Amino acid sequence: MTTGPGIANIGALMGDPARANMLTALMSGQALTASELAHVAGIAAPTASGHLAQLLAGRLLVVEKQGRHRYYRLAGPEVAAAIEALMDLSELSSGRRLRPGPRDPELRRARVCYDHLAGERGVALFARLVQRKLITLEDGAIAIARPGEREFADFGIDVADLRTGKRPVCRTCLDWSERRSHLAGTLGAQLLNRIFDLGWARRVEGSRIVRFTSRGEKCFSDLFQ
Amino acid sequence: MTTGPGIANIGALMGDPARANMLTALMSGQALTASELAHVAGIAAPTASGHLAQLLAGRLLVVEKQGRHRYYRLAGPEVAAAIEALMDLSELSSGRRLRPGPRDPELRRARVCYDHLAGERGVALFARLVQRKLITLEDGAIAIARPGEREFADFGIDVADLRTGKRPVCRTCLDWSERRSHLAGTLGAQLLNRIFDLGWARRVEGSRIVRFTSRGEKCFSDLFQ
DNA sequence: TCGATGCTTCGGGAACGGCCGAAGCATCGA
DNA sequence: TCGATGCTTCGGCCGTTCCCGAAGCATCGA
Repeated sequence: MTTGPGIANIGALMGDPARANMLTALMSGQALTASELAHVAGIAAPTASGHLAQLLAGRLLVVEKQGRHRYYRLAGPEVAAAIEALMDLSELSSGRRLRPGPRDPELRRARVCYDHLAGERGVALFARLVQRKLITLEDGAIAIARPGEREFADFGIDVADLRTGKRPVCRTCLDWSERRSHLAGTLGAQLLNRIFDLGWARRVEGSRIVRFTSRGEKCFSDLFQ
Repeated sequence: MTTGPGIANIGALMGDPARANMLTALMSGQALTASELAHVAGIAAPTASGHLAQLLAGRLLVVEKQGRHRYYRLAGPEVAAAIEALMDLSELSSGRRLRPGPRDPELRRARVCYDHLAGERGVALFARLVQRKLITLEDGAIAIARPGEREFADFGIDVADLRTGKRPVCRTCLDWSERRSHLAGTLGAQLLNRIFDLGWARRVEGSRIVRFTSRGEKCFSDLFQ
């Protein structure tokens, strides 16, 4: 049933401009809704729906229903790796570098992903929180545990306050460069806010880089340890 | 001018079954003629010519004229890497492993590429020959040097004899797993033949693996040293 | 229960790209 | 010089698929 080698199917999936736009948008690790993806691809909702169905059938994406929204994200690190290989190749053959990308070591280390912390430090923080069981991770569902509430309060974050909004408190977000999860949601955003407020780090103008001070670096690595 | 991200162009190039077949055929590192590629893709010559022109324009292949033949090969290791990433992905999403591939350590170590030696040992042998200047390598042209003739004769290969046929005596061949050149042509074939004749190694049934005996291993590493 | 919102399925129109036969170049061998 | 071989260009056919508007489900908020 497979016509030609499997690479043709995958290549064809990635070879459509609309789908390629969707995939590159998802490279951030963010899960995006069908509407958002339709927007970034510059196509109407029905067309996007068709493309998403194809990407799903080809196992390049996975979907998660959440109310009337559907969140799509890359199926796994292998997908990201393949897209990255194609990006490398296209930059190379077009002769110029388009993507600052995870090449930049500082960007790789710590950067802003929307409003929360990503990169090595983001992933490390998330791993620490899970290991210390300050947040619980049960087959996809993720929440703040009892001891976590107290520790977050000590750090200056009122958990009860986070829960007032519509936005989920905790969400995992696949890290672009690290290919492991980091923390998003209002908790993720507030953690980064506190890091800025305490002067542990600041954003680099015109870039997504988060640059830690040497003191901030030390405090951060002790945090929730 | 670039419509959508560059990955779409590359993906589309790899996404056609005929082109995908050509590319996978070239993954061996062998340079193949337009006719041979038309054959492996199962299409007529004119169609193949069109596809090859596209792959050339997309810088996935490079071509070398040799008389009335045109030898096509992958443009570089990045291309091979991208194809490999797509292969990984397609195996994964189709649920089963199709390619023994360079995953198998024995295959990676030493294998037959058509009729000559490839893998780590093939690449090492070639490097040794070049370093000892037994074969000369001048901007693409490759030939047996004077001292080489004597050493090959000592090893039981009559160089004059090799030159009678039409097939080139020396040719480089990009190694699939190593991404560096190894030796093809009649000399490459005869070297492997002698290795078998001397009992240093033998082929594994139904596979491309070349398995060295422990004595053969030692002799081989001393060869041309 | 009812409208609003997010997403999907259905239908047909339009464009792109693959495919081959015939013919045209280039190279080799005699 | 002449035919044979390898490869490419040209022209026209045909299938795939990309695309959107309209309509159909599902979910949320009131």
